[in-house]
Amino acid sequence: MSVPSQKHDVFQAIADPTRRQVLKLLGEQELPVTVISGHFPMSRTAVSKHLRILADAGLVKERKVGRETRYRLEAEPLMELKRWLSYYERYWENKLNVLKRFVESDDEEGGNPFSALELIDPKDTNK
Amino acid sequence: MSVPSQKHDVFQAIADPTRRQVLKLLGEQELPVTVISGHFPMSRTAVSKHLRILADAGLVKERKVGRETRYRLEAEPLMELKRWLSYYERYWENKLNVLKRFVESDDEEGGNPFSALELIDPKDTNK
DNA sequence: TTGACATGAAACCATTTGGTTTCGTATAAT
DNA sequence: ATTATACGAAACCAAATGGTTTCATGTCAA
Repeated sequence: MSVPSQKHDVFQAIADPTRRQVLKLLGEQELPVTVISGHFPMSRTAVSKHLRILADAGLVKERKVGRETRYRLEAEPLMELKRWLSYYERYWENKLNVLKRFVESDDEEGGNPFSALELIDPKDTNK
Repeated sequence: MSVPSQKHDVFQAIADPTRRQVLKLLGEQELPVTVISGHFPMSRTAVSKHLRILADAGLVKERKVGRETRYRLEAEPLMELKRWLSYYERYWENKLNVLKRFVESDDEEGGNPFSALELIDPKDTNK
């Protein structure tokens, strides 16, 4: 199959802050486990497990070089996230448009943009 | 406080598939808990807990209407995700980066460019 | 050859997570 | 006034998660 059966998906993989930091580190350059774990207040083994989860999600690739295993970022699976996100973009673009129209308009009687943006809890004004 | 102290962050909130489905449902329209839970093979209480987590992350807002609590999508916190993602976009936006990184590397120990280029699946060109 | 280094696997542990059932309370309907 | 509906809180539970320490193996260096 072209689609590897992933034990961990991208959403779950990036849920952990440590793993997001690891990805960022690997964005700079390919690195072996020991160097990576040097950046974290936990054991090398713990970092190694995070790397396994990232690898399961396809977000890092390993390469053996002598006695070390170097990991590098593989950003492609993040496209799934991007696609997912794009569905919701209209929701906040909508809100930005509301604000934009207010700012560009001279009409002060068209209502308060903040209530339109739902930044004000309706319950505050109703009860 | 204008900034809600979030017990759950966005990354963790969207890690669960059920919660992502809930968000999608609420994208259509504001809905009460019972209706939402009707779409899932679990108890209303379980869904209610998912809604609490989404609310903690700021992704849904509640509104009391009579004896029901209606939930609606609040997409704005997803902007944090978008910002995070944007950092990684350069990695897939230009597929030549793969080759570029090889050319710029001083790696003496192997890692030929062809194996690196296998990362690009020819069948992916339609995606 | 011997010793040091790099790493993953395994066993273990505490906490978190995702679910359940039960119960109390507020609101709506008869 | 009584009953039914909508909901969250609480107590509970199994499994997953994120960490640890220990051990075995492969590789490099002296």
